[in-house]
Order: sequence, then C-alpha cells, then structure tokens
Amino acid sequence: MTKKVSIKDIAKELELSITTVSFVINGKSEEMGISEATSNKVLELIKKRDYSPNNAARLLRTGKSNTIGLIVEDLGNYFFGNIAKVVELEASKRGYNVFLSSTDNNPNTAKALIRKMRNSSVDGMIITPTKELNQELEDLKNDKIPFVLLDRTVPGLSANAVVLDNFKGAFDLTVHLLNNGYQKIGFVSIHSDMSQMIERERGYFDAMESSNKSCTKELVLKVKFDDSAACIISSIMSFVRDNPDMEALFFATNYLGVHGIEALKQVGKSMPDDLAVVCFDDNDLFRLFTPSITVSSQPIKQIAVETIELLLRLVENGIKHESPINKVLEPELIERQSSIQKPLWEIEQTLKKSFNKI
Amino acid sequence: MTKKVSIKDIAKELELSITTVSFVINGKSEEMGISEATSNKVLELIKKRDYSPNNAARLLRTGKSNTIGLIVEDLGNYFFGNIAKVVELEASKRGYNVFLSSTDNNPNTAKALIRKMRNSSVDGMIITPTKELNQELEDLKNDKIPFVLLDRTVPGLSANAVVLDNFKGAFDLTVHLLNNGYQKIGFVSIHSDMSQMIERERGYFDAMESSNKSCTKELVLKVKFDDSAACIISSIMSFVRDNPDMEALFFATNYLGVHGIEALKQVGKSMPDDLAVVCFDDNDLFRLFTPSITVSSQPIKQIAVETIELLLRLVENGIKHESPINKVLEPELIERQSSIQKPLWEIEQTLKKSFNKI
DNA sequence: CTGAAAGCGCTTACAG
DNA sequence: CTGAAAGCGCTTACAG
Repeated sequence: MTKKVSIKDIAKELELSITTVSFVINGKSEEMGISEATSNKVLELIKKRDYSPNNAARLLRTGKSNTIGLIVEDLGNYFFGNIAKVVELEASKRGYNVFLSSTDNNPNTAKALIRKMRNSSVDGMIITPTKELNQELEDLKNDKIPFVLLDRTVPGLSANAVVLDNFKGAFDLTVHLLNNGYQKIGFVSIHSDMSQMIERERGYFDAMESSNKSCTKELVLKVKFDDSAACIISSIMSFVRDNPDMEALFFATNYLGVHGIEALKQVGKSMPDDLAVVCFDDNDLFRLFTPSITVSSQPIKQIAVETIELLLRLVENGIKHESPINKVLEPELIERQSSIQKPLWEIEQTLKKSFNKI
Repeated sequence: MTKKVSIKDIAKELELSITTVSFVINGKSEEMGISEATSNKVLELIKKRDYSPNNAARLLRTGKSNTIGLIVEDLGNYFFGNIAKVVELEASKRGYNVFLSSTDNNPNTAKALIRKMRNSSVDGMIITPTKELNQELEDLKNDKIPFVLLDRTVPGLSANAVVLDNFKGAFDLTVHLLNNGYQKIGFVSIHSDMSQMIERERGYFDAMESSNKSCTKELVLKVKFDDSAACIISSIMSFVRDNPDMEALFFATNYLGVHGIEALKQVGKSMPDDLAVVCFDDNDLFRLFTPSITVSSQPIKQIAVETIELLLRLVENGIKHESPINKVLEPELIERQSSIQKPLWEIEQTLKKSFNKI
C-alpha cells in the first residue's frame, strides 16, 4: 500500500483504456455497452490492487465531494452528540463523509463555519442555526446548496427543517403539572428569539391560560444563554427564594434543568415535596436522579435519521422548486418522580382552608 | 457568490499571470521577489471578490488536504463528545477540517473507518483503537501517515499516544475506599485486553494487595462490552446479591457506573450505607446524584489539546525517526458523598465484635 | 464495444 | 520581478 494505485495503473495492467476502466468503476458498464468479461476483469483487479478512486480528483472534475457539513450547537452535549453520531452513521452508509462543528450558539462562529464548509465544497449541510444567520442562509439558497435546519427554524426564512413540536412538548408538560395538582408553576428559560424557545414559552403560557383554576399563577425567569453556570444557578436560587409560594418549576432546556437542580440543592428545597420539577429535553441520567426527573423527551435517533435522509434526498435529486419541507416530530412525555401527584395531605390542607372560608 | 471565482479570474482582472497570484496567495511574495505593490493589489482583489482557493485542486496537486480524521469510540458519550468538540475547535484554529466517526468499539467498523479516511487523504488521524487493529496501524506507520492514539495504547505496537495514568487513577480510588474504612471492595469491569482496562484492574489489585488489612477481600465481576444494558444491570444485581458482605463497589468505566447505580436502585441498596460506590471517569451529572458519586476524573480538555497539538506537529514537521511520544496525563480524584468515611456506628460495631472475641 | 483528449483549479520547476 | 506550461487523477463528450 506504499504507493496509491491510480486508474492509469489499472488500465495499463489490463491493457485497456482509462475510459473503459472509469466506466466500469462508475457502474456504467451496461449503459456504455462494455462486455461483461472486460467488466469483470476490471472489477477483479480493482479488488486485488485495493484501488479506490481519488476523491479530490473526482471532486475537481465533477464538483461532487460526497461530503456533508454538520453544524450543531454543542457536540459535547448529550442531544447533539447523539445526533452527530447517528447522522455520521447514516451518512456513512450512503457513502458520505461528514465535517462536524459546534457553534456554541455564537453567530460569528456559525458564519465562519458555513463559509468554511462552502469552501470545502460540501454537497450539503445540516445546520443548527444561531441568530443573525439570515443572510448566509439566503446565500445558500440562491447558490442552490442544499441544507436542512435542525432543531429550530429561522424567523422570516422559508427553508427545509426538521424540528420538534416544541409547543406540544411544553404544553403537555405544563398540563401534566396542573393535573398533578401544581398551580403556581415557574418557567425558567433563556432570553432568545429562536423558534424552539418561543414555542416552548407559548406552550407553557397556553396551558396555564387554558387552565380555569383561578389560583394558577404564571412566573417567569429568563437568563442569558452565555451567562456562566454559577450565575444561572444563583439567578434560579433567587427566583426560588423570591417566590415562596411557587409549587413547581419548568426548565425549558436540559442544561437549565441541570443548573436548576443544583440550585435547589443549594437552597435546600427538595423535589417534589417543596417544588415539583419538569424539564424539556431528557438527559441520559435524569432517570437515575433521586427523585428521577420528569421530562419531555426528544426522539433523537428519529430526528437525526429524518434530517440526514431529507438532506441526501435534496443532494441527490437536486432541489426542486417546491416549497420547503418541514418535518415536525413528536416529543414524548416521560412521567417520573419529580412531579408526582401532589401529596394527599396538601390537598387536604387546601380543602380545610376552603372549608374555613365557608 | 453565484459562481466561484478562481485564481484565473483574479489573474485576468489584474492582468497578471496565474503564477504571480498563486505566489501571493501562498505567502511567497517575498521569497519570489514580488513587488509589494503587486502583492497588495492581489490581496485586495482577493478580499473584494471573496476568493478562496479550491481545496480539491490544491490537494490534488500538493497531496495536502488540511483535513484530519478523528476516530472515537462513541460520539454520544460525554467523554468523547467533549474530546471531539475541543479537537475540532483547536484544529479549526490551525486551519484544519476534521472528519469524525464512532467505532462503538467494533474492530470492523474501525478498520473501515481508517480505510475511508486514508482514501479521503487525511493529513493525519487521531484514533481511539479497538482491538485487532495492529495491521492497520502498522500500515499507517509504514506509509508515513501520522497518527496519535487516544485514550489507550495497543499492545505490541509502538506509536504516539496520549493516555491517562489509568493505573494511578484506579489505585487512588481504591486506596480512598480503603482509607475510608471499606475493605471488601468489588471491582466491576469489562472483559478487555485494551490497555486502559488492564491498567485500571492492575491499579485496583495493587492497592488491595498493598493494604495490609487481613480482612480485605477482592471481588471481581466482568461483563462483556457489547452486552445490553439490561444484561449488565442484571449481572451487577446478581453480583451484589451473591456477595452480601461486600462493602463497596468500584466501577471501571462511566457507563458501568451508570448501570451499576441503576442496579443498586433495583436491589434496593442505598449508597453509601449499604454499599459505597466509586467510578472511573466522571460524568457531567454525577455531582448532582443523591448521593453524589466519587470519581477519578479525566482532564478532558487537556487530553484533547495535547492530542491535536501532537498530531499537527507530526503532520507539519513530518515524522522524525525518533521513538514515539507517549503523553501520560494525571487523573484527578474527586471525593464526593458516595464513598464518605464509613459511618461511625459501623466502626463501633466492628469494635464490639473484636471485644467479644477477646 | 473502446480509445484519445480536454479540462476541473491549482502549484511549481523552468525559463527568461 | 514575471510568465508559459506541465501535471496531480479523474470524468466525459466525441469519435470511431
């Protein structure tokens, strides 16, 4: 394997023209009317010499790189790490390589990545958008470079996307709390105009409003995405202290949930007795917490598979001038212990108070 | 940006030869004695036209792809996901792309990946080896393709590697348990002849032997890497039931720890009262468990940075005929609640028993 | 059925 | 100081 064999070597050894060999390699034997005997000879020698075509030369000639770009928010996080794994696996099955990168939600990083991937002539890209990306994505569309948005859409941009039904996830989670007897529910989220966060917030508010219980109370805390962990934790601690009548906490993202649980530990509140807890987006270990954490879980594998399949369809069939495709997948409510039905004694107490009023 | 500009376009617009433009682009103006005026004109137009050289053409001509391959065990796991993130970031800073893949510890997958990356002409690779990879890695060496092993070495192969001091990590963890009063310590690991697992086991046994307490007892459970989660959990449950006098459990990997904790929940043993627990390799959330889990933690960022730096040094300076470089990094013992000093009452009981004997 | 040749966009001896 | 030209390894009209 010291020196890579080229198509020329194969042709020479077989005393055929390069053209013929190339046709066989690209499965055009039949179409080009190459005899089966010739074809088989070529195939055999290719295997014997362990020949594989030079991707760079091919790309230079055809413009097809058989590489796609995958831009996620944070490879180190459970959701995106597993998305990346599945995307890579599926792409690999179909003969594609994948370039992988994290934006950490920084628009400048995202812009640079898109630029870099374009320069690397990827055949298409999967993009977890940050904000301020409208121009770059419009350029991609104009230049007919296929891409699929992952996890969230971009306001004002019509593009292919695979997302979760964030509204439903948040709505169900809130209703679950209400049904289990929690009425004063705090919603902890980040300041963001990205679609998935807006939808989750809307789900929370809609569920709260649709509950006709009068003592329901909406309480919202928003932190900044790039605040430090310590800062987020202390914000949540204050939020909890400032709202002593709060009965439950809804964390709008996985990492907020993690910080939130840490905050509750620090203020000495226990779940679910002092405060019930639910979280959007599961984490590998939430099921092992004490108590285990109720979540709205994303079908990670399905998201990844749908996304890569959609992208490769666009790559291989070209972009039709249809309107963009939007896949919306269903989250799953996983009820665990952190939000079990409000203990009976509490209900009794409430009843007593009502009695006293009468 | 509809049509990509080429070096020819730039040359034509400036009425220069392609050669001159190429020299400027590659920073050889000075060396080749190109006037500063010309040089600046070129640089300006390049910026204006947003020109960037075609990587494929460059690779075809020079053989340098500015791409490295990263092969990990499992992108979806906390350790490797974060390794990948940092490697990608550092590589990016230095102008390299990275191809990323998971082996799931399957030798055939690993072989196919190495092959694929070679065909993609990567400049070098970072490889988390599986077993049976000796031939492929020897080939890489013979063909002077730089690579660095990550996380573990391969028996019988002398190669560049960045690994953890697994022996020390396991030794310290065991000593920590012994010091805190636990003597019958069970070691849960996988059947594996990979270096990191062997070292961890050696660390455990050495620590146990060096303890001169007579009632110290060694207990070992090994499961298969590709056993299902359910299967591993039930093995651990049996192990715990069959050894009622066991006082502590040492999990040799992160995911074994996770399964182990689940198993303990199921048999109704509580940590650390019934069984103390320590785990090799931290997990993002172990600190938030009840009780929090004592671990030997790997310096993920440092591992990633050292690895990519070593690889790029090899890629850029060529492989010297020195002996391979082996970086061994230090794990950190993080003492948490799952292994706190054996409760006083237990010690008292032991004392009483001793008294009775007298 | 098969071959000679152009050309993808670069880099780099070679020549002035 | 600068240019004409070869060649990296492919694919694909075009010609027989």
